[in-house]
Amino acid sequence: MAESSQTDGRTLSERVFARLQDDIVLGVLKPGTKLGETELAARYGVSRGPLREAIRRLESRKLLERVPHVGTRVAQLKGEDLIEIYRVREALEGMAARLAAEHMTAEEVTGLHRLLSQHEQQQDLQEDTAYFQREGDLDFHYRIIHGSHNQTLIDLLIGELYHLVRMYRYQFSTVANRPQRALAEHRRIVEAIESGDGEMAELLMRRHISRARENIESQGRVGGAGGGPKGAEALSAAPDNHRETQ
Amino acid sequence: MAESSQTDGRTLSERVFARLQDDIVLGVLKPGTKLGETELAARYGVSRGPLREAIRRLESRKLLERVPHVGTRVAQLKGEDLIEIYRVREALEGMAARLAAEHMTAEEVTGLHRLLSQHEQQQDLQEDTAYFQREGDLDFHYRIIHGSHNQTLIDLLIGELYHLVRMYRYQFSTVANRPQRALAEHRRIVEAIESGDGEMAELLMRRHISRARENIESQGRVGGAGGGPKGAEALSAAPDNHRETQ
DNA sequence: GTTTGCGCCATTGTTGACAATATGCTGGGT
DNA sequence: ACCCAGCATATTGTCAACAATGGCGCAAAC
Repeated sequence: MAESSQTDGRTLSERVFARLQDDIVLGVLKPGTKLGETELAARYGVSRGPLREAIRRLESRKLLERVPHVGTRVAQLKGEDLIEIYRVREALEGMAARLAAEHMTAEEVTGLHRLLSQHEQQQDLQEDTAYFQREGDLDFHYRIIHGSHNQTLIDLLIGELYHLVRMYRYQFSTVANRPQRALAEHRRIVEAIESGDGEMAELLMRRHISRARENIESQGRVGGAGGGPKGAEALSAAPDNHRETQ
Repeated sequence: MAESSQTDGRTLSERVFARLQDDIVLGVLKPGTKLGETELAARYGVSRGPLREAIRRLESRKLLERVPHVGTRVAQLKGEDLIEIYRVREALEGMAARLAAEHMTAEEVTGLHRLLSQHEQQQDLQEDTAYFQREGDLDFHYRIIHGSHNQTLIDLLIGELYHLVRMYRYQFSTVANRPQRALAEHRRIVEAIESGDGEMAELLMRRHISRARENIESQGRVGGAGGGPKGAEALSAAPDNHRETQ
């Protein structure tokens, strides 16, 4: 499964949008970095027109912050922002779970089961746990969201919110430190969905996300940034290292 | 209270964005209308560059639909879409009410009370009921949302979702046919918030919005779908009062 | 009468140049 | 030593021309 956005759009603006978004989410462009338009245009081999259109779209997604006549910089997520996002996720994904219980097809439920056993195996083998935590967990939530069959809900969560969550995970090398418990919670959610109990599915999903939020809050903020690649230090303690090396 | 977006942005792109959004939401540009870039640029007195940036932003807000190399047209909301939006509102505004109960300041609660009595008077006098229904109700919800003090939640609801709701109301001249009951529900929500009962506030808000959705569903006749884009080329058909205020 | 291929044209996509604004530096003054 | 004014420069905002793509109509063939 491709984790990157598809970079084969039909227009230059779409392609540079996808590539720029990937570079932001994956941390190639570090939070707080000042982005010069001329420089970026040269980097992606386009002119400033399409680039500015892409910037406007990324700005709408809260991945870029812009000040007129001053410049654009990569959004810098604070811990407080992540808490806010998780409160929104609790509400929206709770509703998604409820709707999924009501509208998911048999094939989708079967796929969920397969995904769960796949995750169990990965856990038993202790294989690539980091990757499971990083994208596999999101994959589970992706499926629930799509199972809601509510396009507005899907667009909001996938299009507007999840890129921020992914950016945060890559930035802080955040690996949920409760994989067993999370997997167990996933299982119970699927059971509720399978039995068509929307109310229960919503309740369990809200608890699940609420616990994740509490987990983040208790950790305070800086998780172990040790294993991360260079520049993982860009948390809240670096307000003045915006000047990128040339 | 200004109901229109502020049209005094500092750059051309921002101004044309605000004006274009107003024209879409207020129905000056009718849903399904094909928007030619050259024509629009002439209408707002800008070149195509800033216009295209504005279009990209409106597209992110789901107010415009774009197809590469083909064109842009005003989003045409189907009844089904509105139902979806109300499900999302139920989840998000429920959470907003919960957070408002926990975080609202005394001043904000006082303002809520004032707003409610204001609405009661308008109802007693049967004065401008349509306006109350159209914007006053939204005003109430605006305040609850802001009372959550969750910026992510505020941006999602105000920035992404509410313009669609307003567009729909203006488009179909929808006036909720249950003003007394709605007002009573508003009152109970405020009581819950005032007593700091977040759980109750969320429950009541969800019921409130859920009933509105059921009301829409029962009316069913959210037409528009059957007719399709009859006046698709009607851009030049309504060019009378575009040149408005400065 | 229907269909299918071709070519024109209007519209969108893209570019590079020009204008306007904010930033940072220099220099003088207190 | 610090602060303020004015200028120089780099960056962003805007524009108009050029290139490319898709739609539409016409005509010819079955």
